[in-house]
Amino acid sequence: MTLADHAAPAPRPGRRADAERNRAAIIKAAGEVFAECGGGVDVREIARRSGVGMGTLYRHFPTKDALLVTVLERQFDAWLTDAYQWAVATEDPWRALTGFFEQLLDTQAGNRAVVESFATTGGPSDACVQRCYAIIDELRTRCVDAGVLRSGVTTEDLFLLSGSVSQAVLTTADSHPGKWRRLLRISLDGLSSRNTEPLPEPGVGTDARV
Amino acid sequence: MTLADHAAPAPRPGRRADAERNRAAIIKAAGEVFAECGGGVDVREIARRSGVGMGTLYRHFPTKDALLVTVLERQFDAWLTDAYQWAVATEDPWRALTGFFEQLLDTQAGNRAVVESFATTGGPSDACVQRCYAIIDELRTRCVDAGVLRSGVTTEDLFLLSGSVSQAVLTTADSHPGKWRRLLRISLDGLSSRNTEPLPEPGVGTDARV
DNA sequence: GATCAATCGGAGCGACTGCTCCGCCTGAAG
DNA sequence: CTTCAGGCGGAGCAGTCGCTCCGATTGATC
Repeated sequence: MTLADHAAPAPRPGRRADAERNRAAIIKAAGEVFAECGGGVDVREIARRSGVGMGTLYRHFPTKDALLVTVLERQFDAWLTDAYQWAVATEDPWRALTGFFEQLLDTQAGNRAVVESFATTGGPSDACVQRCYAIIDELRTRCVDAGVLRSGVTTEDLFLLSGSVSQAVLTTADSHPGKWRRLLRISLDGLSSRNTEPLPEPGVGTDARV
Repeated sequence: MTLADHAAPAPRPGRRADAERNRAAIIKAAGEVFAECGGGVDVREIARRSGVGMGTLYRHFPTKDALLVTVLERQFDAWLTDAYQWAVATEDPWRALTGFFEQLLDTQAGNRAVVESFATTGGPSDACVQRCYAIIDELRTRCVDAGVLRSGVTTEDLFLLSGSVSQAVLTTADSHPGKWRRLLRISLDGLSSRNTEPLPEPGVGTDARV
């Protein structure tokens, strides 16, 4: 997997060589196992797959959840970076935005734990979510300036949209791989400025706000 | 596993009065508890809430999953019927379709277990899903005949769309209730016949980004 | 009221899982 | 090589959860 190259961990000084090796093995194995089985897997499976004992695993990560967050953060951050770099290199603002989402969802397609994290905690981690928000906001602003985005669409709308489609990505992964692209396209087309009706305000008002 | 294994029969004749009362109490309590906490709750909590012992609960339902399916089926079926009756009474095909989805999602909003069921097993039960499919297909056909629906949109697309937005309904329920309506509107507007670009076919490669 | 089969309740069993404890091992410093 | 602190492994602890077992109870029938 190419995403491993992206962010090198911070090798703490004064740690023994075998400890460093084991830590890397744990992160790698956990990444695979969580992606396959979701965050609910038995920790023993991760220990087994990384060729390490339970004691070793729990010295490096105080808790199963800490390991999960570490792994999720790394993976998602790498994808985010890839998709973002592609998007900034794309001139057409609309294609940059839509392509960003498609690329991001594409990489998530096979990762149970990442998709789960959107449903349960709203994202892999607060830091990831904030970074994602910042990127989406940049791409959104470009679209707004170009006048191709429906008025009233917020960054939060876009983030939520991505999270909800990611659910469909996972549920159709086995039976109909790729079918989620239709959903994404439909939703994204609803974001086009050709849709002029105002979006409903979550408050109480029934009125139009543009 | 066929539906018959899960579906609990209607009030059987020769059952004692207290047994019938307990059965009803179990279903009622289970409906509330599953809705609040999701399908992962401890069965003991359901027994407690319904004022019944574990033995009683397990005489009426062979398995926790059977109870869950029974409850989910009842609830979802009721909502489906309501939303459908509203839709058939609505003349405008587009409003019938969009209103149907909004109404259905609205009732699901507070029910963890039902939303979960879409993410895990694709729906409350096979029978429910089929019935839902049939209804959606009818509403879809009306829209197609009226020429208001984007060409190429399948019943499956609509079902998947509903399931994915339902996820957003749950994740935003606590923090931003009602925000999902914006998402739904966006997605539904992408279904309008004013969007003329063909939808990507699954099975073919990923040239959709252009 | 007497009878008894259907029903009830909840302690407890077995399986699973996150995490810890502790005796053994080993990399690296002198 | 010797030394030993830091690292290692995995058996086991404690808590949870689905489900069962069986003695006590109770509704229906006569």
